Amino acid sequence: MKYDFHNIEKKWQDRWEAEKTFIATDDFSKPKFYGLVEFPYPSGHGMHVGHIKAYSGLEVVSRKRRMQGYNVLFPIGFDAFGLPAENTAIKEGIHPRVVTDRNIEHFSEQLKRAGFSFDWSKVIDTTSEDYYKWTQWIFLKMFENGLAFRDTALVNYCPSCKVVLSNEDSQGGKCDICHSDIIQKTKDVWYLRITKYADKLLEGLKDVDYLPNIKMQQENWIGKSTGAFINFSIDGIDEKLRIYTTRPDTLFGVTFMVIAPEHPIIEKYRDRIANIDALDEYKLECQKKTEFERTQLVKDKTGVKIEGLCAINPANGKRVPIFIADYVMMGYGTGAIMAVPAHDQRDYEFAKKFGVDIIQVIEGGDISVEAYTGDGKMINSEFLNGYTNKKDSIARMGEEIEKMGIGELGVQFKMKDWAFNRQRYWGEPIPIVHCPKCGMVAVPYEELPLKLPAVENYEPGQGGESPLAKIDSFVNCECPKCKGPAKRETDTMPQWAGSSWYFLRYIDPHNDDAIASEEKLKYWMPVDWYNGGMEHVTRHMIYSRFWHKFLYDIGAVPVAEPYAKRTAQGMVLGANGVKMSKSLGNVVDPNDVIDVFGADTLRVYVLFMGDYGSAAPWNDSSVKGCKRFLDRVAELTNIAKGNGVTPELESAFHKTIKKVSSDIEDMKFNTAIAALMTLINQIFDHGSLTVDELKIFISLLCPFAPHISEEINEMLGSKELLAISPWPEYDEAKTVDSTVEIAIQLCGKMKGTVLVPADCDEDTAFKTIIDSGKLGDQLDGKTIVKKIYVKNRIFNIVAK
RNA sequence: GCCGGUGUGUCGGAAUGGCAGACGAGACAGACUCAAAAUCUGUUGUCAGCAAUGGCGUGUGGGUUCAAGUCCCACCACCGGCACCA
Repeated sequence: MKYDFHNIEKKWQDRWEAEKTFIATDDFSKPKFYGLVEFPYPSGHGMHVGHIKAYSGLEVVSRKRRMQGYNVLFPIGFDAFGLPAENTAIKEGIHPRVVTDRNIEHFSEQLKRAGFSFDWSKVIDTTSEDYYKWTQWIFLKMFENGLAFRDTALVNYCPSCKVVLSNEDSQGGKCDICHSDIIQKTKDVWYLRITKYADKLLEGLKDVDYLPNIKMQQENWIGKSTGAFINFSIDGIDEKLRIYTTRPDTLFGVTFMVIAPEHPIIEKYRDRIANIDALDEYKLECQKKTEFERTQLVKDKTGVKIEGLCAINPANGKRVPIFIADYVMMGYGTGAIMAVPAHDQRDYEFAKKFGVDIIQVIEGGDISVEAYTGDGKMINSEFLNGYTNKKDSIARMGEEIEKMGIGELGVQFKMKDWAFNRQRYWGEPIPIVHCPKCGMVAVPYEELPLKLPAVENYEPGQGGESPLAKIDSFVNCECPKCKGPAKRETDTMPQWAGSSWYFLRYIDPHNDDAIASEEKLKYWMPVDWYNGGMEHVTRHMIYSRFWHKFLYDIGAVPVAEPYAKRTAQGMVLGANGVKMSKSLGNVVDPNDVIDVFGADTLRVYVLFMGDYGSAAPWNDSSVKGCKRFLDRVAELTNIAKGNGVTPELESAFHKTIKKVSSDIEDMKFNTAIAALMTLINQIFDHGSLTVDELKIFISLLCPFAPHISEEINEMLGSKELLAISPWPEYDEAKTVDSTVEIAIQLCGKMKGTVLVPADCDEDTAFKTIIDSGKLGDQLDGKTIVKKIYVKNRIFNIVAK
């Protein structure tokens, strides 16, 4: 057969489309498989080979499932709201809608050229009105349930993009979109109360099958810690200073307090504070520091003692000074701490610098040198003295502080509420009306979708307001409640909104009455296997689990966790071993590869290049190697004759079926392909194979290289598509050879190999080894001390 | 600092505690060719040797075991996440 991949690939792509081969059906009696890949943002640059790798993993699994008789949902869509389309619109003066449609079309063409078995009847676009209608619907449900709220707070603001960013979008103090430095700004913004779900998000991880590092990152991000809240009285006034600590049992070691520079108590008692000028000056200094200076220059502790306010340790009535210092953050805990310098290194450094007392309450270490953070016997702590176990002493202190009414045990999370808005045009309008009489009023459900109005200028306002604010016809409206004049919210939702529930819409994308029908949700949910990039583990993954859990709580979806299993692919690096980027000129365009080598070669290569979960550099020569393999597959048609089995190859075939089947499940695509390469080498060494065997070979190859496999299948006279033909079965008994080569060792040293019957007993194996003469005279004059025989593997003789 | 992960030929990478380097690439040699490409055949961890063969080899140092890339302890390097998180 001549391997004319251009014609072959076009031919089968057309046929799959015509026959609706990959469309998930409503046959709920069949077992289902829902495979999900992260839908792309349709950028103007088109796809790069990283997308191909990202989708090829579950593409192979989905294709195998179909052959195994599953009803498979393997959908694709476009996460199309976002700044790049809007920036193109600003630059070129084209409506973002037009830009987006153009990009989606380009992406779709590329995806189809790669031969992916997506269900194109269920494609979704987060920017279409019948999609974002439901994004808005979910937002209103959250608003109704008190999970969407407005608050004036210190927010992360990107001066370059002119938008407020969530914590997740400003990791490391850099804007996630343009990488410029984030500044802190006080602003009235929308939040989603994700912290209410912190515990559920953490607990839910116990019930899902995510890769360990994915779970770890989520746990880390949620950042649960257990401890206690304790209220310290302030001497002379009726005020409590509430602190959070993970070691309430060190309360007797408290020698001072520290509050964040922004702590409200300073403003409240300005008049009582003798050195308010010094505090104000310090506060100003802190504001000037960049995030980096404040968090990275850990060495040098700074702060100012508050003159005029003094706290009282509720455990022993001792008066302790209060400092302001920027090593305490307003955003975590209560913005105030009790300092125990003997057992906390930061407090220790601060105490040393400011000459505060250090009282040891846990035995151990040398506190003249550094804080002791290990375990030990409690001392100087009245009722806690003698406790040696931190768990017990904390529990006892918990009881005591509750008895005294000065606090309680509690938990804290690092995760913060989700700043949920962008002051930009190309996003879902937030369906809220501000009425001077009624306050914030939800747009009635029947008025959804609240559509984006046409605007002429997409530039955001200088004061950080959305371009929508300039459209009077949009802004001015009637209050749904009192019918009086009111104004619409002009912020739009952040980019993560649409992707927080898209997996639900794939199930029933054209439903006008609900997110999806109950019956279909019951059948298809949860997603059986979700694969994507590690970069989405703490943003999209957390957000979408949160939305899903909320929808579950209001009875809109039938399962608590959206994704039963989550894996991640590694990046495709440039040929020079660094991340592909336009500026470095090392980006590989999948179209170029398909033009020269074909889609099948590209698909095989991205999976063969290395461990699926690890990053690996692109290598043009290795791509050629995969093409060579497929050329040899085409050659098989020339040496296939007759039916039945070839005795010499039978076991090799059964072994390969077994290996490819299990390797696909373990995402070990590289070794699955290597097994097929090994088999083809064996076939050519033998010189021929039967038509039945060729059919098995192309069935195993089909998920990886479907076009050439279909073509050969047709040549073999099959009328049915290979894509829905049965997956080959193997016979375990036939995966073992009748004779095996075992290694001979003398005292653990390799001395050669010998052929023995499979599973033969020790005496037979020993006799075969002696008769083989492989040990020569090496046993002469020695006594055999021990014989270790591992069936079908090794015979180790220990002799002296 | 804390939490994960990874260290194997020239390169990408294989190895349920049991023959290290599968498979692919590259390189070298040969065949075909006027020639090149493509294709096919062979060699390819390293050191010594004409050879048979032997020594050494999975980041470093120890340990367990008949047997360690794999298990245990200590360390080094790199990658990723979190980070004055109380």
